[in-house]
Amino acid sequence: MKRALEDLLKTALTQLQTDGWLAADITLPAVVVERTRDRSHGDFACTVALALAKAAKRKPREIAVALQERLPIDARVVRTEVAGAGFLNFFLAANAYQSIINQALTLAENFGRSDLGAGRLVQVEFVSANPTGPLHVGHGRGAAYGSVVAALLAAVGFRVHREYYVNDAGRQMDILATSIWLRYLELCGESFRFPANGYQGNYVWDIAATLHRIHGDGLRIAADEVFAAIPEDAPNAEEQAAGIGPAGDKEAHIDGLIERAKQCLGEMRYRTVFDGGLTSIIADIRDDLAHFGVEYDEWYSERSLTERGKVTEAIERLKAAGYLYHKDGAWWFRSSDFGDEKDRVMVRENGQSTYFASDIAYHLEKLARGFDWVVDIWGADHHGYVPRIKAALTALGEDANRLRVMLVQFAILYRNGARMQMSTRSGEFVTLRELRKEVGKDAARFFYVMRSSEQHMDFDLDLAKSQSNDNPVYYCQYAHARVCSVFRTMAEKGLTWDRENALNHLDRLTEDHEQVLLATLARYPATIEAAALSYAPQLLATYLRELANDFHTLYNAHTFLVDDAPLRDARLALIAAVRQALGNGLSLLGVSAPDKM
RNA sequence: GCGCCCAUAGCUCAGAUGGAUAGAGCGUUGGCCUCCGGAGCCAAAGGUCAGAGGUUCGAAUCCUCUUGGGCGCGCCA
Repeated sequence: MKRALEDLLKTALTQLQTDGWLAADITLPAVVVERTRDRSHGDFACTVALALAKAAKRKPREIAVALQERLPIDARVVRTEVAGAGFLNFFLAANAYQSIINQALTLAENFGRSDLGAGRLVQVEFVSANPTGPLHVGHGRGAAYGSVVAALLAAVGFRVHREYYVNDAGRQMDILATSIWLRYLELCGESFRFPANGYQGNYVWDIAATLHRIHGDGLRIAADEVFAAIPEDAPNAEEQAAGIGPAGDKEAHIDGLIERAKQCLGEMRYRTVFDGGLTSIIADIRDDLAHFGVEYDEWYSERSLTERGKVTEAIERLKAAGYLYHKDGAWWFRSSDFGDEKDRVMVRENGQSTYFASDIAYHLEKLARGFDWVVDIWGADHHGYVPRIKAALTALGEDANRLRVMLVQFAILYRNGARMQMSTRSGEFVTLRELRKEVGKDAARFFYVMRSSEQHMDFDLDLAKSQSNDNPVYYCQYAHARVCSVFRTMAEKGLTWDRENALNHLDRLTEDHEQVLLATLARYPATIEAAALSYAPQLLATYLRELANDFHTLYNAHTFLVDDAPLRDARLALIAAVRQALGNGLSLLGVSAPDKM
């Protein structure tokens, strides 16, 4: 419809020039038609007269009137008016929106989908939490946001590749492996002080127990031998509170233990422990996300990059291009030449490449894998990372615009009006699994995406759990269930719905509430488009609340199951179409649309 | 100290590419009502869009500065 009006206006504009009303050498501004906010301004409005005023040296209203006079006739437009400073408003025929009903009913689950993306291939990488423990609530927002962005892009015709980057290399994983082994040693009967910097969570015990079940005492080394000549540890949280404990360096201590584990176990057996922890935690994360409605096309291993020489290759390419230099025994990338704050180390003094180096390799691989572009969804704490990755891509002649990084701000959980403390260090963090069990998948997902991703959000646990109209999830689902209920009641009354008859009598929908609901329903496809193209799920969430609201308002004002059959059929068609939009929209958000509640 | 992000009604937040009188829900106040599905309906009050400049026909939206908050500034990942 928007497009049609824009065409009418373009015709009128060129007519102005051929008439000589407007100088032919004026460059015409883009014709933009937008939906009005206020219904008294009609259905659509155009501001081109305002934009043209200066170049044309005419008053905006004069231009608008001239345009109005030259607009081609269109049956869908009942009336136009020039208003305000020079707005040209369009009033559509009452039946202009009616076709949306048939469209929704006919397309059914495809209602709202389009082929805007034309099959272009887009990768969406999200969550990608280190596999060193269960996901916590901080990951939940990225998980919900990423999966909805992916679903939206798919809905508008992109081929979407959902990916989880598994950081299965690096020091954190070594700390996990060592933590598991130490717990295993305890299960074998060894006793010692567990390192302050080790992973404290109960899941470490669980993995160690599995290891013990499989290997018995096969991986056991005497504690004295393990801890011999290891640098002293620092106090753990409890000791620090009590003012006791060793006075060393926890980093040096754990690094020493990692080295010792590798020596004692040898490469093969160390790898056994390491992989045991990795696969166990990945399996747990995968299960957790699946229950949260998040599925991936690929779990991409960081270690595989190294094994295939991709990290070395990336370093060599930068070196060959002249962007690396040697200083203090390390290799530095000149990222400051490309807008980064400072240069970054690629290869450490000890010869190990940094995480940054493998991340460059990973992003080069992403671009090389044939995606038209890639979307990274990161926690806001990684924002400083964006310039350096883009710097590396630019330095290597890649188009950094093919990488789009979306930063998701943190969510703060509230219970009984009080902020919940979340400390990842102590192991007391709220896990995503706990959140899901407490408020349910539907509410958790909806709450996470109903706010703009760049906005800090307060997550009200009590509201998310409540079964009342105050709860936006419940409110939307309830609207869906209510439509289903009307159809059940209809059947109980021995009535049937005649869809053909309904479509022939849509002009019976003359009530204000019906017109409002119809106009809102008609916005559904455009909402999906906007939400997808701007990676903004909250546009859809907000829309669904509006649609549900307009439906509930109509429901409270009028009875659907009236004796007048044509009117009844028409109303049922309207609400059936609304149900379709609600169901499709909720499905994109990964939220269920129940038939009864 | 430097950098990125944020600031909208009492609260939680919408306001996609600058458009007309800045919206919703909750809460507050007043009046109705009990209907297909759990209480609903109608109305009112409530705002210097953090502050100050600027850009232009027009700014919550873009630019600069100030204030306040979040985050980041490792040869960690």
